[in-house]
Amino acid sequence: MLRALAVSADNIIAPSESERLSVLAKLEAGAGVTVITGPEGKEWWGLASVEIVVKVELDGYVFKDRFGSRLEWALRNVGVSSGQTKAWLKKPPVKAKKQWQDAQELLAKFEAEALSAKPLIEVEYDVEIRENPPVVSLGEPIAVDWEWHEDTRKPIGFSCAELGRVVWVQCNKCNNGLGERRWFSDLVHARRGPPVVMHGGRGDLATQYLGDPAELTLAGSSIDDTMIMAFIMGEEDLGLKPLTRKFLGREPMEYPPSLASLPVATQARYAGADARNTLDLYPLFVNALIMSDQWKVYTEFEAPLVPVIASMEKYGTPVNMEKVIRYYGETVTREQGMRRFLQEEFGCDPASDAGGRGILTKALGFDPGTLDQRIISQYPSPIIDLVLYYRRQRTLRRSFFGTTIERWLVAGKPRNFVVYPRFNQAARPDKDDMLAPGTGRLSSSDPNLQQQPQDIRDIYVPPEGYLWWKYDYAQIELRIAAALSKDPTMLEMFRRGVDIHTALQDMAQAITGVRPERVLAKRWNFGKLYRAKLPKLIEILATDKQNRMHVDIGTARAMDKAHASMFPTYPKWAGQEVREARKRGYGLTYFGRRRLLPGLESTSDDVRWHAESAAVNHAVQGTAADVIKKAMIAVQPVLAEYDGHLAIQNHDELAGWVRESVNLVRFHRDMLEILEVTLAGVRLTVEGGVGKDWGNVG
DNA sequence: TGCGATAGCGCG
DNA sequence: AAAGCGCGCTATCGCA
Repeated sequence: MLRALAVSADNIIAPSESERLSVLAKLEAGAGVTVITGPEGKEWWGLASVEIVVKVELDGYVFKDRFGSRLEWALRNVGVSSGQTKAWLKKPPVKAKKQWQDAQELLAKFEAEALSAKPLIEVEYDVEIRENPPVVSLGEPIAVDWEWHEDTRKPIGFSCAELGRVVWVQCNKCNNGLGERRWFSDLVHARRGPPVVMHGGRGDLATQYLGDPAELTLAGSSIDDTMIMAFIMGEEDLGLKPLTRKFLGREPMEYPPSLASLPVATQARYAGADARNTLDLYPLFVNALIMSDQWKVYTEFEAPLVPVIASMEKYGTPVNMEKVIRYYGETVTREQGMRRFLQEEFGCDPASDAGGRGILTKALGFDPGTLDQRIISQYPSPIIDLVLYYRRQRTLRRSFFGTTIERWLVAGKPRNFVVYPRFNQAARPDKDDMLAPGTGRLSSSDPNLQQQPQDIRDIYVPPEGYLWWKYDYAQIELRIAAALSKDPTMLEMFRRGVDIHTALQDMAQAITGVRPERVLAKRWNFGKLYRAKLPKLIEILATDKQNRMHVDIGTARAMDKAHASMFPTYPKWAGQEVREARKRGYGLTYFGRRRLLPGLESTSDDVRWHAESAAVNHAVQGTAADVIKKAMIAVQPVLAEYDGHLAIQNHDELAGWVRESVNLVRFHRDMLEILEVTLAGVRLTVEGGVGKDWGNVG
């Protein structure tokens, strides 16, 4: 559950030897040399551990102590201040204090509820406790729910529920549950007809399935996921417990602190309840999806996607750590160089907000009122370029290289380091409200590989003996916009292979006599898709990462005129789409995925305007999300044939690895053939190829 | 001091 | 002008 990290002189990476030593001194003064880091534990997890958050940071490690004992946890939880807690830990209060008694009561409650066999809430059915997996019926759905250690991924056991029967199977510890995992793997792989149902099954599949979970999608195994179903239904809270409460009218049991340490009877009750609730939700959700016309979306590409995502999460993505460490050093050098320059030149430290504001004030002659790059980028000034350069380096250091190095240190500095990002199909895991992404896109987290800066992607590499591949859909949202709106000019351009950005450049030149840069036309085309107004378009251009441009209002008006005269049908379609969405109450993709938009009926202009934009966006971006999800499933047979793997989905792009000894020309041909599709008469073309890492392909 | 909210910035 | 959409991560702010 917990990982120990020994901190020594050579763990610490710093821009210079003196800084490294000063960091080390800080560390040793702070807390000895062995620190323990664990999962973020707000609840029971925090009891057993002394947690210290370790940051690999230029300005030294930051310590953050967590609860050192159960008593400390209890005191803090009943509202005792940290100072008082420290005092009481040293010397308990002599007189009876209310908070002290409250803490004792809380502790007793913990002992009673968490460490005893007594369940928190009695349930009205029995759970059969078994040492071996049961014989199950093939003729009816079965719900399965694994329990495993978050960190080691070692299984504790699993529960399964059939009609009128709930079973808890404890794993054989001698072989890490290999027998039980074999049974589960065979069960899901062979399943046809009545499905195996799980709630959030990708985790179970990624950790407990023996083999590559993607083969389940290839085999056409019958697997359903109530969390995904709830997401498609438009449910906001996707947790099993709230869904149980809402749809079954049962009060679900709260989860125990550490299932593994509990008596088997308690394990059975808790885990059995989850399986039983999942099984009972299933028919209700099938009905709800059919009634809301979402069954096709769910069965055609949402359900088959679950094992594919499990496969992506199981194998992760290897990282070239030598390169990361080198990049970190180079970035720090550039960052510190620019920081020192700005300090000497302006007498202000750009590392602090106040200092940054001081520099901007001196450079501009007035206080811009914000440090937001979206605003300050719009003032043409060489000093602002320098400030932004400094901030870019700082972001690279702390958000990308620093975190990767931290993960690597925590993992024990393995020679072959792999990150295991999550690809979230139905929920944002770090949000309390568990709101799902609106359009049906995936999101990525821990780390988010979808936000890695373009110029550092060469740190992501294939495993030994493999090459990296990457394919992305060219201008997919513009093409889908053309297909949906039937704008004749857009359709004609894509049909004849005319570059739409060049065409807009031509048109603007014809109107104004001045030819705008290509990047301007490009951003304009994308911005207009989602009803951006002129100031927003100017801002978008001013903050373009590759090519910051300062566009005056006159040019902007001319561009807008050019765009309107070229694509008159698109805004008409968007308006019609808004009206229809308002009538229905939801937006719709080409493949029929809904997005509920209650804001369409709002009396607030602001709220309604945003909901309308979201409706247009859902039609275009949501359709693109559907296309790429279908593609993730469609490439699996090709990948299987060439010993390949899908590792990353990045909205309009797929990437992964392929055995280097295969016929790569044929692989490339087969991938293009499977990925390129025609949607409502518009060809969705694909670019990409094979190379040595994510940054070097094609 | 702790924690939720916000600012700022990375990506499509 | 409050007026492109969709995300996640880090540090800082602001409040109690």
